[in-house]
Order: sequence, then C-alpha cells, then structure tokens
Amino acid sequence: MGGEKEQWFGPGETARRVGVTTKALRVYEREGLVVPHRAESRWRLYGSAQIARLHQIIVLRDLGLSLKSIKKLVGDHSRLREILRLQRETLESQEHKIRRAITLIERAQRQLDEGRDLSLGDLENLTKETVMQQSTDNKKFAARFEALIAEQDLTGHASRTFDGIKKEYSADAHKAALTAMMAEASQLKEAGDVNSEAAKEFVRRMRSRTADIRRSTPQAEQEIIRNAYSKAVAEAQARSEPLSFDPAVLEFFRQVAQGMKERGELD
DNA sequence: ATTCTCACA
DNA sequence: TGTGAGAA
Repeated sequence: MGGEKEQWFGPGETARRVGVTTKALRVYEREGLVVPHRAESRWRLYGSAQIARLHQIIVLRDLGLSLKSIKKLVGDHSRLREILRLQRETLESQEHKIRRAITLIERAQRQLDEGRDLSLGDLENLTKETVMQQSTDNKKFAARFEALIAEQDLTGHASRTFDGIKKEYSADAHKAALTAMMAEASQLKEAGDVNSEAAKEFVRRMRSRTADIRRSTPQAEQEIIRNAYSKAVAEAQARSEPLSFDPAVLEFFRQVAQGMKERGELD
C-alpha cells in the first residue's frame, strides 16, 4: 500500500469540513462516539477515520436518532443498513401522506374559491383520513409484534398464548379498564418516582389482574412475547412511527416492578 | 485559533 | 443535545 501520509485536522477545520461546531465535536467525544488523536500540545487531531465516522454520526443525527442509539450503530454496518432502509421507508410513507394532504387542501380551496362553504360531511372526511391513518399505524404495530413472536416461537405455543391474551383483553369491559389504567399509569410516570407508594400500589393492582396469565404461561413463552414487544417498539421508534401508547410508561412500570422485586416486596 | 469546566435551555 | 461564558 502506498505511503499516503495521514492528514490531520484541528477541531475548527474538522468542524467546518463536516458541518458542525467544535462544541458538537466535543459532545460527540464526551459521549464516546468519536475520539480524536491528541497532539503533544493536547490539541485534538482528526484523521480520515475520525472524519468518516463523523459523517456517519451526522447523517444519523439528521435522521433524528439520539446519540445513544447512534453509538450503538456506528461501526455496525448490518444495523446501519437496516436503519437506513427503515428511515427511507418512513420518509417515503411521509411523502405519500403529505401528497394526500395537499390534494385534500387543494380540493377544499377550490370549493371555497367557488363560493361554497365546506360542509360538515367534508370536514368529517378530513378527520376520517387522519383517524384511518392512526388505526393503520396500530394495526401495523400489532402485525409486526405478532410476526416477531411467531419468528421466535418454534412450538407455536407462544402465539396461541398471545392469541388468548388478546382475545381476553379485547372484551369491551377490559378495554375500558385498560384505557383507565393507561391514563393512571401515565400520570404516575409523569410524577417520575419509581419508588412512590402510588406507583407500587399500581403495580400490585396490575399484577393481580394479570396473575392468572403469568401463572398459566410458561416462562419461555413470556420471554418470547416480551422480546417481541421490545423489538417491535424499537423498530417503530427507529422509523419514528407514532404508537398509540407510550412505551416509556410501560418501561417506567417495568422499573417500578424491578425495584420491588429487588427489595423482595414482590413474590 | 485551542484547552477546560460550569451553568443553562 | 448542544451552547455561551470565562479563565488559561
């Protein structure tokens, strides 16, 4: 290989070349994403490897990923390809949404230009569009969730268990109760204290409701379902897809329960 | 033009 | 996730 000498750039020059500030460079360094070389003088020096890495980071950041997830991704080319594909699909689907919205607006504008008011029916159609969009988002998540269960589930037991859970919880009485509990849950999560009596009480109540399921479902199946859930959520978030529930709320209660278990407050 | 740390949104 | 100030 030829003796191309490595070119080294200082912080200012590097920042200019990749289009960020020197402050940002130091944030990425602090978070462990790019570690520059150091001159004797302690000045940071960025070579081609560091600059290539910076380009990766900046592309992912512009896609809206957190530095934390970027850290997990850079250097892992298979994951990188996957994320870029997911983001591309998301942007393309947003492109369709925007086109449809423009069409609707143009239609409404024409109607107003012709001196006609928009009827209640027209407005209803506009809202229906968005409602339908939401419900297809939900269905998409549910479908992916189930597909991931099936993937890990060689015996088919977990899928059947999940079907049973789904059936039981789709009863109207349960639906209303679940909605109420999710509302209560997000209040508690906002309060932010994983050790509050209220949060622990809520977890106990939740667990007593689901005790039957936990008792009758083998550990391995529970794990498959949990893993599929995490993965489906992670994928949805990587695509910046809206979810009908807040995963952070469930994560909050996972932490509450974890803490209770560690202190032996839970069986 | 750089280093660091701190407070702040 | 960065920024701006202030000191070296």
